[in-house]
Amino acid sequence: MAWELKSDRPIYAQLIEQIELRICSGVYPLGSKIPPVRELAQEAAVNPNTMQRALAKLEEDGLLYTNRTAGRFVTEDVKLVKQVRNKLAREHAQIFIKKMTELGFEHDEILSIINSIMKEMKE
Amino acid sequence: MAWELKSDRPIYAQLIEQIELRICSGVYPLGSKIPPVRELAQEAAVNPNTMQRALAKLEEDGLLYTNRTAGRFVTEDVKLVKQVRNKLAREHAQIFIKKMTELGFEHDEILSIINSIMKEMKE
DNA sequence: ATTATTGTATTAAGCGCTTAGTACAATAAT
DNA sequence: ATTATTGTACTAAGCGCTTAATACAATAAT
Repeated sequence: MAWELKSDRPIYAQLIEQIELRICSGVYPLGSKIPPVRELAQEAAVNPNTMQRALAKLEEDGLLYTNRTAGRFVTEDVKLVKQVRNKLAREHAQIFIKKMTELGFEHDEILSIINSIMKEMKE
Repeated sequence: MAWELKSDRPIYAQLIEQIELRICSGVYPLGSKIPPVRELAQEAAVNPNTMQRALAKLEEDGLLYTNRTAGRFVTEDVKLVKQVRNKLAREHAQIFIKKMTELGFEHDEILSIINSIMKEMKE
């Protein structure tokens, strides 16, 4: 999973989302040590300060914790991670439905568009 | 339909999206005159320069045109507007599916989440 | 004990976005 | 003919984000 950073939004915000995603999807397993700030920053081609800013936020949220100076680790709180994963899923879905509704699509139309795109993806 | 502007993304980009939406959903009917820049800017509580920037982009895309100095009008090209509406719908759907897939949800799970949220909304 | 690694903090600079203020040209309205 | 409206252009300033460069403290590794 590569780092995908666009310039239309603050980088630190995108980093937060992508690390969150790595935790929720198991790329960074629960309880595991993640690479040091400087290394993550280099991977993402970003300034260490910017990466640090993202990590600090995730620490606030309880998804990461620091063992100064052994490094930084993913939480072992399975419940928390599942909860975050579900929260993100619901948010994505709600925002999506809101946008489609604003465009004037009915619920059944929304479902049919989703279905049609999923079919395309399977080919 | 009120102007909804957050601070986590450039305002001009949000304005573009929202005016696009107003055109696609008929709030600004095809061929109709839209309010002058200064008025739109005041409505949205935004600097006229910023609103102008958004309008210029939409003009580039062909959704608006200017009759200096009679004002600014929505295109009369029905095909174009329908095309934009469909493009937006597909993009929203694709991005949504991508995000859900990254979170580890299968296609059938995605559908069931969408369905569940739609049910909630009907209550 | 010494060294390297780790997280953290600080300062200065540059860049894009936004605002405020002002001005001008074209033309619709009077 | 005069006035008001409209789109457009320009400059200066402020703010947040990002980078670069350094430095420090704590501790794991040697």
